[in-house]
Amino acid sequence: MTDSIKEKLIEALNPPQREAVTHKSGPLLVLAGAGSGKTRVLTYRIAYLARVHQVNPGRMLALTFTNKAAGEMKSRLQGLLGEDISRLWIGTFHSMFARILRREAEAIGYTAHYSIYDTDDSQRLIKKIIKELPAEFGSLNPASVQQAVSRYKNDLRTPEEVRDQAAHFVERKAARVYAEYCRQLKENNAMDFDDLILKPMELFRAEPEVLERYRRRFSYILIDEYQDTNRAQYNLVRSLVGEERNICVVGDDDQSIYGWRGADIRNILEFERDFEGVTTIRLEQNYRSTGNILEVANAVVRRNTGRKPKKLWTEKSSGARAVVLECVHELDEAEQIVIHASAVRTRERVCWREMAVLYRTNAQSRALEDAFRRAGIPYRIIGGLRFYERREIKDLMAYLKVIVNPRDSTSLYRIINVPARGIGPATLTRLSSLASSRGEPLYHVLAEADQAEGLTDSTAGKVIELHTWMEELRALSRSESASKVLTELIRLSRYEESLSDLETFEAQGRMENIAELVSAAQEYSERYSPENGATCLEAWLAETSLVSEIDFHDPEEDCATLMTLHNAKGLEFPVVFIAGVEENLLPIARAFEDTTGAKLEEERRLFYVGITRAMDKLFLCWAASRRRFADILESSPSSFLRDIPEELVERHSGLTHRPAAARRSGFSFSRGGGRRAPIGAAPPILGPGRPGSGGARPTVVGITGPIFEKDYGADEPAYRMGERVVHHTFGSGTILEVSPYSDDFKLLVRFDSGFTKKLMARFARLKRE
DNA sequence: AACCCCGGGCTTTTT
DNA sequence: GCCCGGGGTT
Repeated sequence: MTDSIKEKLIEALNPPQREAVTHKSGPLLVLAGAGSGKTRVLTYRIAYLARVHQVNPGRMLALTFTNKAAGEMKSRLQGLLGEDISRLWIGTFHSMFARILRREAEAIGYTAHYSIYDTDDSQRLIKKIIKELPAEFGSLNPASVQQAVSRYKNDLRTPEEVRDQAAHFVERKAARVYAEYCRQLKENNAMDFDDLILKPMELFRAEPEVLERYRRRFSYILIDEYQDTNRAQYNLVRSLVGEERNICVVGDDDQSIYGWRGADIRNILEFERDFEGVTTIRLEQNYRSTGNILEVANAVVRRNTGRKPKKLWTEKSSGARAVVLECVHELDEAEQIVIHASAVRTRERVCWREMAVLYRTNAQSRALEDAFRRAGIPYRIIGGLRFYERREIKDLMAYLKVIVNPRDSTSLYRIINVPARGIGPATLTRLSSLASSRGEPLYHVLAEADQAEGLTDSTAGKVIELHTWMEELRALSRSESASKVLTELIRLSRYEESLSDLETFEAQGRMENIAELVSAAQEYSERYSPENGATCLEAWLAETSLVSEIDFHDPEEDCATLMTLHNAKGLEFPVVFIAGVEENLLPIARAFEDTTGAKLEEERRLFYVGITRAMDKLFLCWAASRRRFADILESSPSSFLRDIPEELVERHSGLTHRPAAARRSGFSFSRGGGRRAPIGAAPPILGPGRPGSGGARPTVVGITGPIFEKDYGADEPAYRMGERVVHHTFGSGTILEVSPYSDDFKLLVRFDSGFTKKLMARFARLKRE
C-alpha cells in the first residue's frame, strides 16, 4: 500500500527533486532556480512525509510569502492528501503567526481582538504622534518615519537602541517617534505587519513553556521563497526548530527582490553555516521557458557577484528570439505592446489570459491601461491602489475594527466624522482630553460626551448617538454574520446616502466598491466556521487585513494581466512583455545612490525574475522619452539590455520613423489615417529576425488605425459630445466627453452654472434640452 | 463645521 | 498630473 503511494509520488520527479522529496530528517536547503518545480517539490515533500514517513499533518508548518502561494500549495495537496490538509499549518508568515497570537495575546498584554494595522494605518498614527510632539518634530515626514520604524523592527532594534546609536539628530527624533508609536500601538490593542513577527518572539521569550509547546508541535518546518525572509523572520523560525532540526527551506538567491523590505540575502547564503550538516540540493532544470529565454535570463543574472553559482538549463527547444521593442515614448510603447499582443494572439492562438505586461513602477500602468482599453482588449491590473486600500473600504473597515476592538482609537479617529456628522476637530480635542484624564480609550468616553468640557448639548448628543448605534452593532456582531453587521453599519452610518447625494462618476465607483465589499463579506460569512471562539466578524477582519490583490487573481478569466515585476514573482505566462526597460527605471534611478552596488544587483534580479516568467515569447520594451509628473524626460535603454548577446534578440525600432514631435501634435501619428487593415495583418514579428538593430518597422504605422479608431457600433452611446442636456439638480449643460466604462458610459458635462461634473450615464438621468 | 482654493510633494517595489 | 493638507471663507 505504502509502496504504491511512494511510487506514485516519486515517479514524476527528476533525481534532485526526488532527493529533496524523500529526504527524511535534518536541515535541508533546496536551491531552486526559476521554473524548476519548486512548488511541486514542496507539496510532494509534505505528502511524502505524511504518507510514507507517517508524520502527522498537524505537526508540519509550511510558511509562504503570499496567500496565493499558500492557496496553490493547499489545492495541490488536496489531491494528494484529501481531508488531512485541514490539519496542516500552511499559510503566510504573517497569517500563521497572527493566528498564534490570537490564541496567546493575553500573555503579552493584548487581547485576542487586537487590530492589525496596514502601512496606511501605521502612517496615520505616526502622523498623529508627530503632531502631538513639540514643533521641531514637524520636520519629520510621516512616510519616511514609518519606513524607518519598519526597518528598525525588522532589524530587531528597540527604540532605546536606535536613540543611543543615533548618528544624526533626525534619527534621534525618529527614535522618539518610534518609542511613542510602540506605546500607542499597544494602547490601541493593535499590531502592525512587523509586530506579527516581532510579538511572537516577545511571547516566546517571555513564556518559554509556550515556545516549548509550539516547538514540540511543529516537528517539521518548511519555508518557501526563503530568500525573501528578513532577520526577524529567520530568528523566529530558528527558535521554533526543534532538536531534530527538521527544517527545509526552498529558495533562489537570484530571485531575492525584497531587500528593501529587510529581506536578508545572507539568510540563504549563510544557511549552510547556521545549520551544520545541512543537505544542499540544487534544482537547475527549468521546465518553463524556451532555451532562448533561459539564455537571456542567464546572461543578465550572470553579471551579479555574490551569488551561488548555478546555470539553468532546459530540454525545450530554443524557440523564438526575444523581441526588443524600441519605442518613441510611453504612449507609443503601450501601443506597440497592444499591437504585438494582438498579433501574437491571432498568429499563435494564444488567449489574453496567457499574456502579461510587467513593469517596475505602478505609475507605468496608466498608459498601458489606456491603450488596452482603447483597443478593446480585456485586461486586469494587479496592485496599484488595491481594493482594501480604497478610502471607502478603509472607512468601513475602520468602523468594523472599532466594533471588534473598542480600544482602537486610530480607527475611531478615522471615522468619527465620516460621513460628516458635526463632530469636528474642536469636539475631538475635548473628547480626547476627557479620555486621557480618565485614562480610558476614546471610545469609552463617547457615551459620556455630555460630561466633556465645553461641548454644546447638541454636539454631545451627536456623539452619544454615534456611540449608541455602534454599541448596537457590537451586540449584533456577537450573534450575527459579518455581512449582516456590515449591511447594518452601512444603513446606520448613512455612508451610502452621503455618496449617493453626489451623483458623480467618482461616487458611483465608490458605491460599486462598497457593494463589492458587501458581497465579499457575504461570501466569507457563508464559508465561516467558528474557530477558537472568534466571531464571524473578527475572523473576517483578521483575514482581510492580510490579503493582497494577487490573491484574487482568477486564472480562468480571459484577461491580459498588468502588474509590477514584484507582483509577478511565482507566476508564469506564455507571453510576457516587460515595459520600460530603461536606465533609471529598470534599474530604478535610486539604485545608483547605493555605492556598494547591492541595490543595482537587486534591480538586475528583478529583471531576471521578469524574464523568467516567460514560457514562449518575451518582449523587452523601452521608450526614448517618458512623461514623468508634468514634464517629459529623455530616456535611454537599460544597461541590462547590453548584457544580452545580440544573437538572442531581434529588434523592432520605431525610432527612425517616429519624430519625437509626434507627441506634441496630440496623441498618435496613426490616428488621422483611415487605412483599415485587419489586426492579423501585423508584420511578421515571430519569424526569423534581423540581427542587429536599425531595421525600420514595416507598416506598423498602418495597422494602428483600426485599433485606435474603435467604433462603438452596437453599444453606440445614447449621448454625444457637444450635445445639450438637462440634469434635475445641476440644470442645463453641454457634454464635453463620452467614454465607455464597464457596461456604461462616463460623461463629462459642463453645466451652464459653471460646474463641470463627471457622471455615469445610467445614473445621471439626463434629458435632452 | 463645511467648503473651496492653492501649494507642495510625489513614484520604487509590499506582507 | 493628482492627491492631500493647510488656510482662508461662508
